[in-house]
Amino acid sequence: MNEPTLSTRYDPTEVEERWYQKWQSAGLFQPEHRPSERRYCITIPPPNVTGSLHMGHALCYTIQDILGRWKRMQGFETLVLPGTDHAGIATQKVVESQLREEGLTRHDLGREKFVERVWQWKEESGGMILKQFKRLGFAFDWSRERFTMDPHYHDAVLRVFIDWYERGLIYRGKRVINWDPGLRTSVSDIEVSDEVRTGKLYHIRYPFVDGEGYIVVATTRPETMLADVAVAVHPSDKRYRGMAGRRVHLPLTGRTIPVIEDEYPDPEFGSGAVKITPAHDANDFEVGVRMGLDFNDPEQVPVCIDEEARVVAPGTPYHGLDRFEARKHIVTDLEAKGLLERIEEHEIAFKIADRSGEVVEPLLSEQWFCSMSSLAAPAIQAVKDGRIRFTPSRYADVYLEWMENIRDWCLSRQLWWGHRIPIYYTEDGTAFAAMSEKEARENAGGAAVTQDPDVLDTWFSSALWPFATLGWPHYTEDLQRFYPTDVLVTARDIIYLWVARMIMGGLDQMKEIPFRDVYVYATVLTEDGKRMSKSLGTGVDPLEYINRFGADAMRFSLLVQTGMNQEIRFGERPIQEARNFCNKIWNAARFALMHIGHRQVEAPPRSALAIEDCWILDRLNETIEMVSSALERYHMMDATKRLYDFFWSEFCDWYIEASKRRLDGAMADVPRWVLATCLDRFCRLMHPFMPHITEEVWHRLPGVGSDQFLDYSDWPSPVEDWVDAEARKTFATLQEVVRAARNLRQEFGINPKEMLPTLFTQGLVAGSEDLVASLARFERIAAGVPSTPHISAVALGVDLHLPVEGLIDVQAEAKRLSAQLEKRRRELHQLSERLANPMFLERAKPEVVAADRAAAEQLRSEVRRLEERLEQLQ
RNA sequence: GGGCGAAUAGCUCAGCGGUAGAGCGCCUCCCUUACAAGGAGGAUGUCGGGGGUUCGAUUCCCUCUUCGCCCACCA
Repeated sequence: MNEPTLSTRYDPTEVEERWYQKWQSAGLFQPEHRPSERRYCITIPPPNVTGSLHMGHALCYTIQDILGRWKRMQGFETLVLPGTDHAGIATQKVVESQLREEGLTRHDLGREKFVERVWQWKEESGGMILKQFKRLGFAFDWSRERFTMDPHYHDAVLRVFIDWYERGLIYRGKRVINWDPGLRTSVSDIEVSDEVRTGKLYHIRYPFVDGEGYIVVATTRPETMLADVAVAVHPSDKRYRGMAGRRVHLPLTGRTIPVIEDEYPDPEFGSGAVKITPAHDANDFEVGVRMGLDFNDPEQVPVCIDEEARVVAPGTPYHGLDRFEARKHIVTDLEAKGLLERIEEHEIAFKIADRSGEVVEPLLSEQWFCSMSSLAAPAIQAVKDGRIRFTPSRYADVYLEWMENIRDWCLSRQLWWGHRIPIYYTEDGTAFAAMSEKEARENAGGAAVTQDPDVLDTWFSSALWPFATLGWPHYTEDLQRFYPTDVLVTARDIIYLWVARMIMGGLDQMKEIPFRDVYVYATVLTEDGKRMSKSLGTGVDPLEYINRFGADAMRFSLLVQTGMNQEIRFGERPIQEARNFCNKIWNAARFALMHIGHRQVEAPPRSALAIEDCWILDRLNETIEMVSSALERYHMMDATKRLYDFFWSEFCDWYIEASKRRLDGAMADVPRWVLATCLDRFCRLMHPFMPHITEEVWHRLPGVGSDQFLDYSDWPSPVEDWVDAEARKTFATLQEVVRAARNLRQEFGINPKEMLPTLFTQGLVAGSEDLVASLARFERIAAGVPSTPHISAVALGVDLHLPVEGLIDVQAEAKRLSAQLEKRRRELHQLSERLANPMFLERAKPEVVAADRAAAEQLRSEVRRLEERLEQLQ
């Protein structure tokens, strides 16, 4: 019938691209755009240069974009500095797998060529994620983009290393570390995860040398027995009293080893006797230290597993076998010799390397370590005394707990991609720390030097991010202006890995905290609560959603789920909802703009405002307050929900509908001004969250120049004049009255579009008749009770009577009224009971009692009217 | 073994001392010239179980159950 209308749907793609280009070419993202003494800075967590956008990123960086835009609107000179992390292991893996396809390994290329190749990869394909960031609309200062291996950044890393080395914090030592046999590198304690799987616990007999019998030890890794040096028992364990000092045969080898006493074994567990393998277990290492072993002597501390996780046992059939393969043979052989007492099922916490998924092999290895306790002390203090605040605050405890029990950090990685450790050795092994080989040679008196082959843990350079990105070690203008930064927004899984280390690094080198706030946001899970992961096939691509629904919708849907909760379950529904919201904004704006036209309207005097004008301004004012305060507290959910409710429920459903009756009349300028004002303030408040659509709408308002931008418009402040508790109360009643009227119509099966002649009311506030008539679709409101047949309702003290033609179905009407009556009687009963309780009257707050009394009074009156009405029906 | 978090409408989640809220879904009506990705009206909950504190508990305390996460050297 009707002509198909032109699309009333909002098309985000075109709008979003257009505005992003404009913002960039106008230089809005650079702090220089508007200098100020008040400054705000975020150095964003650098994503891995190999990374591509996932939901966690989308959320994390959207939050930062919001904070940056919000602060800009508040007049701060704002820098949000982007960059990427060289991500040692991840990046090396990418290039190695490329080489593998060419049938090469990195060793075929050699170190120098390989590193060159990685750089080449980085220049060509790295940092894709930053391009994806632009699609989300992030207002980051791309002119200051940093990379953790930029030349000056590299200098910063070396400076810190050398400083700590010279202060004796960094040392080289032989320890049992976590070895990742897949990547063939060490990894730190916090880069491995426990995974409990059912495994086997093998009980093995170690026969005594000097007589009958044997001692039983239990192990989950029988292959390590080849490097056992002792069997330990607890001194208090009566079963083994007097056995210390005796020797046992180490099965499958020709060696004998002593039984020793040590505090380490738990008498409750297994047999109470533990085999000690100092080279392949961190605990056993400690026992070995207590035994006074020389870890450089392979006779004293044998090694039986190499860096590729193969067994090293020359002269045995196990030599060269993979660790798991060797295990099978060893078990078989033990069994054949009658030395295997039993095997039992056992829950074992396997240590899995996060990066490769391989089972970590504890290995005795010489590595660089950083002693942490002296670095940790000031970092603990900074959180304890509140100079750094965590949000949610409970994460401060998580941080402190870890920091107070911090262990030394294994810094070295056996990789080629990364910051190579700036230690050089002369032929005799003397070590020199130096910024370059040249400097090292000079320090060594001209002797030839070779550099340590290892690189630093990637997190070492990440720890310097907040100041190294700003120019340190040079005291640049940026560094002076923007350090300390304001907030770190991060996921909780890198509190130890990164947050703690930045705090330590910043306090140590800058003598100042790196940021004031740490905001920890929720983990984004799949709809059914699973971890989002590419390898599990549960990951979803935010870009796909952005293309379908728009960046603004993508952003909003994440934020509206971001409270102080720990996790977000992300499905398609919320983003559809956000897309619908964009559409609603678009259409409401179209309506408003159609009526506002191109003319700017002066603010009308307060006396010219109608009840709905006062009401919506009051709501707007509250929205300004709530959104501002939610942002202060990082409560994204509160802010976005309030904006959603204000716009959709209050502005569209009520104000726009209420405004319609006046928009054609003589007083049209009043609602025009209110519409424009609401739209303007809404665009500003919503802009940080949905930057594109708000900019698009705002620019259509009269008086907004094409060279103006929301980012540099003012963040709205509450307007005292708009606060109107009276209007709030009155309008709430009117809303109830309108609902009751609409309900009456619907109950009686009247078409919603049909205009009815008269609605009779009693107790309606004077002056609101036109409003109620218009919203409930009546031509007029009359006071009193109609003499003709009618149906009735009560709403907050207002009686409504709807005349109906023909006979009333008395029974149906009585039933309807009775239901209303019943509901109110029930409520009244509860209230009366409470008000009859002297303890309540005595102890409850007076305003609560007063409110209850008023409510009871109203209910009593409504009950009376409904009873009367029912009687009349009979 | 310690610690933290969660349990509220069919689903996803807010609220957190004064008689339960939203969105989606559901039922009824409506293409009323901003919007059907929409409008109007409606139904829906022993707020995980059990104790306690309180005039009053979904909200505070204790305890139990079930999930999730983190930390820890139990072979």
